[in-house]
Amino acid sequence: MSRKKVIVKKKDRKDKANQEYKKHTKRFQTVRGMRDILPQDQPYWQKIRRVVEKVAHDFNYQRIDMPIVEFVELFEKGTGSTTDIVEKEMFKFKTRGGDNVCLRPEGTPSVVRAYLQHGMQSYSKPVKLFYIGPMYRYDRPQEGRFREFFHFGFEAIGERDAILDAQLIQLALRIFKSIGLKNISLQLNSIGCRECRTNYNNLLTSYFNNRKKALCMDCKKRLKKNPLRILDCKEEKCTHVVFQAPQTIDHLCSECKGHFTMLLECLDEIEVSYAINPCLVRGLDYYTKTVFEFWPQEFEDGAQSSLGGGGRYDYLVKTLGGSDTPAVGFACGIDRMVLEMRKQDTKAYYPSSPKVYLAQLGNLAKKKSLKIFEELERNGIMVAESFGKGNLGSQFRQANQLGVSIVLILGQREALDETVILKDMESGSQEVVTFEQVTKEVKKRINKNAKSAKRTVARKSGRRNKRKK
RNA sequence: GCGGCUAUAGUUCAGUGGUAGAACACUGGUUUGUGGUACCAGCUAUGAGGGUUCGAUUCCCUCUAGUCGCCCCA
Repeated sequence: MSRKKVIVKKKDRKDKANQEYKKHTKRFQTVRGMRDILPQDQPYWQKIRRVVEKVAHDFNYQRIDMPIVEFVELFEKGTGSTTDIVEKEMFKFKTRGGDNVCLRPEGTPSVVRAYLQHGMQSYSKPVKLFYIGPMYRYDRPQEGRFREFFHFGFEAIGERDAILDAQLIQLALRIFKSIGLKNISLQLNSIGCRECRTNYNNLLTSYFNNRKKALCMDCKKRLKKNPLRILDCKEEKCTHVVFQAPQTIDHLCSECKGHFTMLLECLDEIEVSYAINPCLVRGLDYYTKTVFEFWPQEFEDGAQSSLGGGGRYDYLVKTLGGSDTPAVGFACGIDRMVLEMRKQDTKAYYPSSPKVYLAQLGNLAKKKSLKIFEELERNGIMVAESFGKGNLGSQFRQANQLGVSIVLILGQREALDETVILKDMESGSQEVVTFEQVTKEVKKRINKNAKSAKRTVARKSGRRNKRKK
């Protein structure tokens, strides 16, 4: 009875203390739409980063990192002041000095800014640059859409030839392939240059004006602001009207037509399949001629979530204060690619894990183990440990979980003798070696184990099957 | 920016207008120098704020966050 009372009292006191604690401590969490990329997610991210860097290198693109904060004006002029991104999705703020700045919503204008600011006009053309980094848009989060998300992007500045468009697509597909993503469909269209666009716009406006009643509310607004955007409206009633609307590719000037034809021929040459999508117009103002997107196949009908996209932007450099310089580029959403990798069960990148565990017991041994660790690490041997732990049992348990093949035991006796016990986890046999011999002996065993592991793969799987039975 | 759904332990889920459960994970222990299994013990939760009620984790409202659809995009 009395013991029970004491326990209850203790618990009560604890609960009270907990409540007090909670009252006075706020538990922080991430800002809306922002997230942590946890250790268990990293293999996917790492895989993408590695592939991007490798492919960039192979295609002679050089890395550039731009600041996350830029002047608002850069995107107003570059991305376009009527785009949704600039109009309502930017993280804008004023610095103490009074500058109007924002967190970048995309990379292309920054790259062009850097190109101009650092006199890359004088480099031999085309200037090939790539970047990887976070972008920010104040949008409502949902699957595959975050307020902080990551892009990698490639830009080739200073070349008009359509073969560059083709090469860039080839590069992008190479990345998808190396990552292991399958069934990526290439959606392709040409929206022409300024001249064909003006003509086409007039044509389109009159077409839709005659069918105004059949359009949704948003599209009625778009009709005045940017009739091109009606083409990729997903409202059912609009799609009926769009179905018979004049298409951009039928109204290109001869130069743009030639450019598009050349692109298609190049793609045929490298046996890339594509879907010409007359409704693909893209939401950024700077695009000209070629536009394209990469869709995971299951989204083809709805196209809610493209993995990446890009196109030609022949006027952007001039718009941002440079000389008349054609360019082409694309960007992909890393977050969405990771999502797609998960869906497709694609292999991620797992770095090698330690094969050796260093267990210690007693004060002197604990201190000495730092030295042994350093010695092994310097010789390229990865060592797992838990120096904070006191007993051997839990250290062995951990060694097991990690699946190491060798455990080194350093106790009081060994520390005094300057020796270490080397235990083979599979056979359970152990022997004593001196400090000087440790590296050599460990190396020998790791190599041996690696070899025998290769040899016994077949046998092991056989054993596993037997166990199941 | 608009609409629907959701919020319980580190994770996955139970449950109730009257004391919140499990599994996995984690920590420790089962002769203070040795293993995966087993057993024992411990740790940890009703998102925040109001209202109804004798009493709310449960019912209602607001906020916050997540999720899905629209929109937009990558």
